[in-house]
Amino acid sequence: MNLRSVDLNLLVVLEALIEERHVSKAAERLQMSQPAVSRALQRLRHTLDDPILVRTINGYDLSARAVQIRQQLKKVLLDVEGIMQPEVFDPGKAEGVLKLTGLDLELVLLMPEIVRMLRVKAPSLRVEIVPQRSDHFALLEQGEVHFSVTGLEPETGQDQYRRFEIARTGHLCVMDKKNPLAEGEMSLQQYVDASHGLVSITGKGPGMMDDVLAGMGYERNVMLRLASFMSVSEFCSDSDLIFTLPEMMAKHLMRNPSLVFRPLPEAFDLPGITLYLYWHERFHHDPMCNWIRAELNSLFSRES
Amino acid sequence: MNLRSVDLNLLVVLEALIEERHVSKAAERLQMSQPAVSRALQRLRHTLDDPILVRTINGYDLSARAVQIRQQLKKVLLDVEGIMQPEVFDPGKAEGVLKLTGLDLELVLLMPEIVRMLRVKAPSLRVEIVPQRSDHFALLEQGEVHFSVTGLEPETGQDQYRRFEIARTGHLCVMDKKNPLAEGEMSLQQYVDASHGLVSITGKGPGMMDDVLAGMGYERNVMLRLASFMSVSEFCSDSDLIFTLPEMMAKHLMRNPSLVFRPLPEAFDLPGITLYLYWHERFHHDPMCNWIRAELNSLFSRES
DNA sequence: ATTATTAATGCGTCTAATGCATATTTTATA
DNA sequence: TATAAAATATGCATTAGACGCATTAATAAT
Repeated sequence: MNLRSVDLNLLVVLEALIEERHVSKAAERLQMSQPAVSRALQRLRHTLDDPILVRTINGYDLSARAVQIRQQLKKVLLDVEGIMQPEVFDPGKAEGVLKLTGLDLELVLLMPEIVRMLRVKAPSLRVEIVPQRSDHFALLEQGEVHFSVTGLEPETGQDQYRRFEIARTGHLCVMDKKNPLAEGEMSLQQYVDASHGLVSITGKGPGMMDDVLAGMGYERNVMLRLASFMSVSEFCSDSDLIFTLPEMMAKHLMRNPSLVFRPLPEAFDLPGITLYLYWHERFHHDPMCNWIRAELNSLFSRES
Repeated sequence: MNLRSVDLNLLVVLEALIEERHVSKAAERLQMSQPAVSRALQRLRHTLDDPILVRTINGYDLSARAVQIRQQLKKVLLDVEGIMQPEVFDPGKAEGVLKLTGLDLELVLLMPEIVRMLRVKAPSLRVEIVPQRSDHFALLEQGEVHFSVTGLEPETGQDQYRRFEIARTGHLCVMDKKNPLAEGEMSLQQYVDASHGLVSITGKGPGMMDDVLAGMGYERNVMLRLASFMSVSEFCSDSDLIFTLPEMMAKHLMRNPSLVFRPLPEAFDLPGITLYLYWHERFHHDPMCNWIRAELNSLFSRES
């Protein structure tokens, strides 16, 4: 059967007619004119090949078909409403899974606060951290995660990703407290001459710092490349390596008492790093994601 | 929510779009032009406040809402088809109840054959004889029975009842075999002078025979009025009463060997009685009733 | 028989869905 | 990177058909 050849809008009129058993009352209920409903009834009769309403001594009554259809029809219309009306997200009851991805340290920095909030406001919501794969945005693209937290930009400037700013941070130098540069102001030359550690998430090419230095006519020695922020602490302690890190992340290493944090040489005019919460168009209208975004927004807007 | 403010026909397009994830393919599937589907998608997006299809690297993919809607939508459309398509009546499997009413003898005459047929062709169909109440057609009117078998006409010549002819019958006289009129030809005068029994279903007024006689200038003595054909046999045996009965019914009394059947005086030109199967508009399109009517038609058409 | 209630029709209006042609965007291939 | 191909969106004109108003027809009630 081809549903395209019938007018499904008639179902609404049909329901009213069956419930009211009365053309005029049905019209009123539907906020239509009586002739309009009368015509709709004719169309229904033709479509269903059944009179639906039959004359009796007490006015119209249901045909056998109408009696048979009645319950089914009411249920169908409720189902349709269910389809049309977006489910409202009730954080108190929601039992879904929120999937996030992001770089280790970024997540370490942000997740505790997020989880703490969720435990209170949406206690039945589970949170899942999805390991970052090679392609940062593929997970969003494929709908594997709802959100991604990163400071990176998508490869092409496509607008299929939406985002908002979660945090902004400058840069600091991290070094062992026994490092000679741990005291006093650090000059640009001292910085360039030092042994550097570099965290490169992507793993390829020189870091942003090297680009900036090159632009200023300098070059530094990168003695160690790490793929993650997580092990900076271990490699930095008891060594002469200097790591130049986003401020937010550097501060997270503070628990290691053998490290110190120093501002960059003033000669630098480094652009700050901005962390974004990314999501895909796919979830842009999702009630849960909408709620999450609103919450994260108010959660982090105080901090910026 | 007011379903009148949305176009339910879009649901069909929505289903195709969700299944195909492809505007052009959906258009083909729906036998619509691609632009038409594209426009429908826009309308859907607006109505549902959701993109439904979102761009990915591999073309369109489903939004979260679309994923959530999908199963529900398919089910709803199946349900709608179920509503639009009249169920086909499969006599072999049908498990309904067929409700009949009629005058006792008429049913006694006709039911055995009907039931025999139903046992074979629709073995799971139950048959229920509903007792005749005062108003013959009220049961039809109220949908309490599917069919009524009667020779009576509805009160007003309304066309809200449908019918077809099941049997036609003349009249016979029934009397005890010891009755002097049991042999030889009966004259009109002999008929008029005899003691008559009358079966009056309605219970009021003189019978049709009396009207006919009056028209011929005669009057007969009705010594006994019965409300049903069923007891004629008992009252007629060993009495001098003559009953003038429809041929079909008279013959049913043949099992009583003490009765005899004589033709009416030739002077009569009595109109035959026609038995009809009546039904109400209410069930005119009902699959079961349609099937029953067709069967009864072929069952009794050989006999007329 | 008359009136009142309810349903159906004639008719004009106008919304909005559709198809065609075309533009725009996106993807694949050289 | 440029070009071609595919897919989707848009401008435009057409038109079907749903709607309301006014009226008639049918039905019930008095």
